Amino acid sequence: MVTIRQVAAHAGVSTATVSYVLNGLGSIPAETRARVMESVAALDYQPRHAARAMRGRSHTLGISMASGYDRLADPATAEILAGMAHAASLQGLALLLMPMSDDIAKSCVSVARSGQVDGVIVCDPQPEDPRLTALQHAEIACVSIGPQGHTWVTSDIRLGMNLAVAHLVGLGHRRIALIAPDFALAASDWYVDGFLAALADAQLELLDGGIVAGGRREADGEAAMDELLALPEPPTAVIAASDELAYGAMRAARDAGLVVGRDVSLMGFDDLPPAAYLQPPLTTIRQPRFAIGVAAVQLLVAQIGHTNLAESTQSLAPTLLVRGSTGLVPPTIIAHLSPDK
Amino acid sequence: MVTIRQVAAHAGVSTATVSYVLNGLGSIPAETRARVMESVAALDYQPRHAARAMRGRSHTLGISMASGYDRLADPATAEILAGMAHAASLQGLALLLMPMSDDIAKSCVSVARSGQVDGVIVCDPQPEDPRLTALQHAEIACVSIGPQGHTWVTSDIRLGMNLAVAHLVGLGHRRIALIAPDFALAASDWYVDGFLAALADAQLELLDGGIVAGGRREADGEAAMDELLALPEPPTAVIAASDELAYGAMRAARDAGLVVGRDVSLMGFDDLPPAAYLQPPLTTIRQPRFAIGVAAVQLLVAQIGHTNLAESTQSLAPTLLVRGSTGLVPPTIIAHLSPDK
DNA sequence: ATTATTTAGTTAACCGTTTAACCCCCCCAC
DNA sequence: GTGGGGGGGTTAAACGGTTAACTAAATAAT
Repeated sequence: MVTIRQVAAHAGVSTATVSYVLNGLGSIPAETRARVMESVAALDYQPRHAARAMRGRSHTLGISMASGYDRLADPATAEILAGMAHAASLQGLALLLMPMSDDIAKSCVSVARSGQVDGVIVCDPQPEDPRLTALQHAEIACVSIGPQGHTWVTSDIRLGMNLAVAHLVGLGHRRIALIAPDFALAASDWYVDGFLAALADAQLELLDGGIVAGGRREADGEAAMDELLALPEPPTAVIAASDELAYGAMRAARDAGLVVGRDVSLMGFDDLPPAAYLQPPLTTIRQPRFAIGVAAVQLLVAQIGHTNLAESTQSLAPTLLVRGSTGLVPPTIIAHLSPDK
Repeated sequence: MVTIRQVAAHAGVSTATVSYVLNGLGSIPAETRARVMESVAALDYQPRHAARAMRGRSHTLGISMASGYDRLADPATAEILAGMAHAASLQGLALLLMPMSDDIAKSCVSVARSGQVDGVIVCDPQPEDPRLTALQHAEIACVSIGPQGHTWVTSDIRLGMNLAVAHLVGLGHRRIALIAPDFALAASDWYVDGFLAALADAQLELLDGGIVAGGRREADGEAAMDELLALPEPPTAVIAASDELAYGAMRAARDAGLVVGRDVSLMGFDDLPPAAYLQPPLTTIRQPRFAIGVAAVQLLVAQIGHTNLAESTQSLAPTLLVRGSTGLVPPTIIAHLSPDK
């Protein structure tokens, strides 16, 4: 184990000088600097991270997953993680997957207070998430992925809804329904609000029964679609608040003998891996997951430097992905509608 | 910032005693132990990780991703990661996503030599992966996810192939073809070897042109399937060496007017998220990804304790997932075959 | 009764960096 | 010629734990 002392001896200077050279501080003439660097290279010196972290910061960011490892295994989370890894690498920071215990909030704070990480990114924050309150109380820098706490980054759901509705309207649809997300979700209101606002933008009225309680799982989407199709005047287009709901909705439509994309249009929301492989491929709103990860790291870094605990939030724009599950409004339905009004 | 000295003063003992209590070492009577623990709780003391890591180990495992963040965003990798996180949590270890730079091998070694991690898990190791040679040369504990280096864990491809062939044979298929994987893959031989061995087990002969060069992407699978269907006597069942190849193969079959699962059986290999959502849902071999992550951590931990650098490898069993893309061998083809022989 | 062992602690020397404080020497200005 | 101001370093005190070595008292063995 080569220490800074050995490097200093080798270069014929003091340890302080070596330290200054390595950290680019102090006033060291080029000649001395070169000599030190030579010794560093010659001895293959590698500063001990722990010793370094004893003063100053650990240059490590913590990532707290909500309980359960399924979150980590989730492709959507993985993409966010990739964004975080990318941004962290650029800043020379490492990412620590925080161990999860029974009491996540407590373990989260203790890892941070132990100085192992300089700040924490809270994934999947729940409303009133105990991790956030605990972290804020302990004055630990943190940002959440989702609209909770004082600093967060999330995707602009309202904009996404607008994109979705606008796409369908552009195809001639006027009877558009929404399969709502799990209401336990932090941003669940945004889906509904965004949908209503988008309808208003397009000067469309909300259908009777045009917003049906969804949920989280595929089966919920199936049930919701059944409900919509049983309406006296069913919608010609349906937006599911998540891809998973859309999977179920698509099955329901098919089981009802409808061809999705022709008889009825269906949109998802998220763009998970299966979306492109459904029959027909699912038109959906892609969440800017990689960018969310990048932004989270940047926000956290900004917060760590300054004790500036000013609120700071960011909503990133999702994008529309047109695939096969949406199409022009069926003429037959238009014909059926016209005399009806 | 509460230090161990303050705790010692509060409890009326020396810092050494506090340290012993916290680490469960030395001979401390229950009464003293209790008094110390009380002080720890009263002052809400949290040992500094960096100070602790200066002696002893960092209790952190590094995860090295191959260049590019797409690997991290890959659902398969995420599942392995979840397994690692699970196992690490159980042992009270943290997981560090190692920052990736231009020279991954170098940065990998330097993070380990800096003592930030006690060992490294190398993901997606390439043949002659520079990270592995560098780590081994620096005598850093490491295990790879895939058959490279001296300690690794991977899924038992041969067994998987056996499962696949046995399943098809059980359905009456005798003309089975393989779409081979990318030959740059570390385990690519295993697919072919396993396939041939399984055929032999079932006392089947390899078809003429029954192994066709595949690749990695969907398009490769499509081309391969086209090739197989153009054979004078096409196979009744096809095994693709990856789900992604199977996606393409399925499309090719459909484009040729065949109903997959009835006219021709198709199997994938991996069980990625889209598999269950294909039309028909893809019968495939599920890789034991979570278990691979768990095993990798265990192997690494074992290696860190002892300087025992003995080789140690583990092949975990994949499982068969029967869905809709495989079915009984078509009677018409049987009829066509019988007079043929 | 004396010695050996165990129990229950304490003391202080590390671990490897960083950094505030200081020093020396040379140059320049007044 | 003397004081002031930098450039180019050095010294040594942190940082907050761990742990080897030691001590003192109590208990056990001879």
